[in-house]
Amino acid sequence: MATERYNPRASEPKWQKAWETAKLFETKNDDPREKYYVLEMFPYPSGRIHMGHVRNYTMGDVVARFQRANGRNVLHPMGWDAFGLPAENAARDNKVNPRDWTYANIETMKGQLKTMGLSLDWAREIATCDPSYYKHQQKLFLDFWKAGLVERKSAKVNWDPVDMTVLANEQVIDGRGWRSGAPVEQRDLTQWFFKITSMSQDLLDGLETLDRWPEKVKLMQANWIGRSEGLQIRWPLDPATTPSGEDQLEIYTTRPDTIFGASFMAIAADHPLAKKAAKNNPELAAFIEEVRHRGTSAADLETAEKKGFDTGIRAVHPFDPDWKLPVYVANFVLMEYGTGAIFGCPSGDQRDLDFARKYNLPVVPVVMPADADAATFVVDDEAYVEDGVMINSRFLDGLKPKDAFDKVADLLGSRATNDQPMAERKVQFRLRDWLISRQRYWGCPIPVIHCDSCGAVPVPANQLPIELPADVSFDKPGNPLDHHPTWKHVDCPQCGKPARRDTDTMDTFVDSSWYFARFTDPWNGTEPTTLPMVDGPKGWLPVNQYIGGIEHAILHLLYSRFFVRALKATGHVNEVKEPFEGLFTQGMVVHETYRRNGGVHVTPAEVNITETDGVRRATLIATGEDVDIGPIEKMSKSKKNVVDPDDIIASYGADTARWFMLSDSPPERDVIWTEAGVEGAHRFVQRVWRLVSEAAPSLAGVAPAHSTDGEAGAVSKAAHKALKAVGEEIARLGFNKAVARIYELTNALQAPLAAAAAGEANAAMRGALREAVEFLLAMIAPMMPHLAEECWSAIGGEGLIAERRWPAFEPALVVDNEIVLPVQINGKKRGDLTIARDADQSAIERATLSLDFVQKALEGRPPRKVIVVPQRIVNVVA
RNA sequence: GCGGGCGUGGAGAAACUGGUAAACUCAGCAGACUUAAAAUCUGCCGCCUACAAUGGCUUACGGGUUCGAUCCCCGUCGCCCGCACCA
Repeated sequence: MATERYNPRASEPKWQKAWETAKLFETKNDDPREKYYVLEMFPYPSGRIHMGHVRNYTMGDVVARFQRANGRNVLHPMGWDAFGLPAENAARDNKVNPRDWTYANIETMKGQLKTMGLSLDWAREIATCDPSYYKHQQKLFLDFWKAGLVERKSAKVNWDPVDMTVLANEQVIDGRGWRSGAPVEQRDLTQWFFKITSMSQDLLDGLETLDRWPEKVKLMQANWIGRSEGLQIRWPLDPATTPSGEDQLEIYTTRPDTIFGASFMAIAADHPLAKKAAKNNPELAAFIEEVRHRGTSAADLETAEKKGFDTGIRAVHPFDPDWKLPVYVANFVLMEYGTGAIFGCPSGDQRDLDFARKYNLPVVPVVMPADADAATFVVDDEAYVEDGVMINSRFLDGLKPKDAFDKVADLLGSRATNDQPMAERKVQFRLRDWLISRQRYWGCPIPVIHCDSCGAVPVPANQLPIELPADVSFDKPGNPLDHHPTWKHVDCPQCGKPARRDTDTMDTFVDSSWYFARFTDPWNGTEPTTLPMVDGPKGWLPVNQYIGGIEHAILHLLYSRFFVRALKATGHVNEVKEPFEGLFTQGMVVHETYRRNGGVHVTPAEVNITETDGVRRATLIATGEDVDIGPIEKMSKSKKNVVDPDDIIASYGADTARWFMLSDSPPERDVIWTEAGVEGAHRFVQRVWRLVSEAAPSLAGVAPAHSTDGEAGAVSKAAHKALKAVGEEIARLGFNKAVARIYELTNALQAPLAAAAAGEANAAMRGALREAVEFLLAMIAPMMPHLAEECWSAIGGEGLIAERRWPAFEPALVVDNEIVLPVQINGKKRGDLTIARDADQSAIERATLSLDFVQKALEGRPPRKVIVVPQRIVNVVA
């Protein structure tokens, strides 16, 4: 019997409409069922969705539909990370308004997402560029400010000369701006900061509670926060050599144990002492100037020679008033870390050693391997940084470095200089405060007014939101808000005198640091009056499962963790400790690249691939010329190796694209997009439809039932085992393994379903097949929802399969009564033993020893040992 | 330099807590159906012993622990990622 091919173009919109009409995915906050919040990182509205979005949102949708089928009240929203520089660039290049450009893109992309058949609650849709969104963000800024979590300060900051704005530390990758790729410059500017460093320890500690986060991400965050324990030591300065007003130098070290190996002090070029010393020393002043103007790119730092300049100042060793050490200004000491000053111990640090050799400073070994001889141990051109035992260190000799650390800390800690202890234990962090000011237009305005008399004044809450002006010009480089003729001129809210608005906007990462909290209220476009931070036992937060790219391992994921803490400190949330309980970082979508003779990239759509005798060849469809097949790389416009999701959905349907994204590659790894793979996925779509629709008449009206023996029993066992395995795999996001189990079940059902379609199935078989098909459809429903509905309808299923519960497997059917145990002789498999599942050890042993091949191998001798691992294996040691 | 990960057939991969290596998919080969092709169905598909075996070998390479190692330990090689003058 011939069946019509499944037509996704007709079927998919039909079911999308059916779900929408039934309001299936609109979530209610007062639903009594257990909540489950699944979220994918929201997109930037760049214009069109790409395959990375398809992969990300497919995974999230499988989780959402699966949890819904398991009886949870699922929240699965979508929004738009809608502020950002591309809108300004489009405005400049195409003379469009950034707002119009952004909202047009949102419309297009929303339409594209809808063709994917995602189970999203569009009633909660948000765009961060909407005043109804950023109004709350401005209020949060003011609340954070009041709570001491915001600071306006002058600092050395990263300036991106192409995007014409400052950037946060996290947004500088290898010395370049994360968006523009331009080498960043250091500038001293007064800017707004979120005091993320005030949470350093808590952000570090919190990582330990995130047991459903990838270890890799937690490790990256821990390294970024960069905690170290050390000692801050005040070294007296020799008055005869020191400018007046200075009498001590405070340094930070993690190795106070090596204090007797010290041979010099080094301070940063920006250190106050350096500046003072330079006043009467033109050569030093010139050196400081040179250091300040050095390159700051990664390559510059890599090759920069370690250089110093002796200030002439001498420091006095804390344990020996007669021991004087030179104080250098050094180009490798950073003012931003610790105290901007160090002592150098050449024998214990490679960089200090190189410096000492260059300036002929003493090198005294103070730690040696425990088994070395103190009399002969020397440090030549390689510093000794391992653990060991103290030498040449007076009263520390013989101690372990760790104990020497404590002894120095205790001794100096109890000794006073200038009424202060000479040393204090200090924990240092590498993390810097989050610079959020951006000299750009298309962002959330910072709600502050600068007044000559009152300083920086918060905009009163009842004047929020401070909206962006619509009439801006992008003709001039720089900040359009600053160039606007009238917008910034306002009166001071405090004294009423003429004042100026802050013309900077907030980093767009601020927008995305709390959007997950904004979804918790179904607002349907109606403005809620309060911040919708639903929290506590009935609340939505934290997100149960968050899915997105690894590129946000530090940036967005660290900022969001800070934000939840700040929201708590300001009373916006009460109980939630972390924003994302479970995090999954999915891999990229990659594709072969193609280049014409001459190196110009061409798109996959323009080439034709043939394979003869195992050799793949690519030709340009238009001209027939040969094209070079290049490496597999992340889909990108520049490499032209992109495949448009619209084209795929138009020709194969959304289910095929979804199934391909879930098959084969583990979700955390990159997936290689291939035409053959997509066709394979589509073949499976057609195969399921063919099998189910052809057997449908013989299964109509049949009550699902399982059998325990015979061919029907085999069908039931296959179905129940698959149901169990697929449920477990989806729950742990093992989509590729779930797909493999579904293929296995389909293969097992192939012949029985064909027989049933031919009218050759008895009642028991029809019952088993009916149940098996219902299971199969339940399993594919989260992954290929449209196909599942079409098949469900074909077998006369009631209602929508999207509303049905995940079926329960029968425990008795997923275990076999008779099992086949592999039998090894001396660790090599030599045969099988078929035996009852519950057979005890001695029964298995007896049965094994009576096997022909075992007796032959033993040649009449008793075995040395028989190892029986229940339900796994038997090993006979001959 | 520091920190982390990975390495399994022609390709993507699977293998639970140390227990049958290669499930499942793609590509390929053969057959059935067909006048033919497509589609579909069935079978084969790590390497070697010219063929074949419940022969031997095989999870980057070399060693170790174990009755048994893709998995644990030591060493070597290769690839990838993050951080990087952090005191």
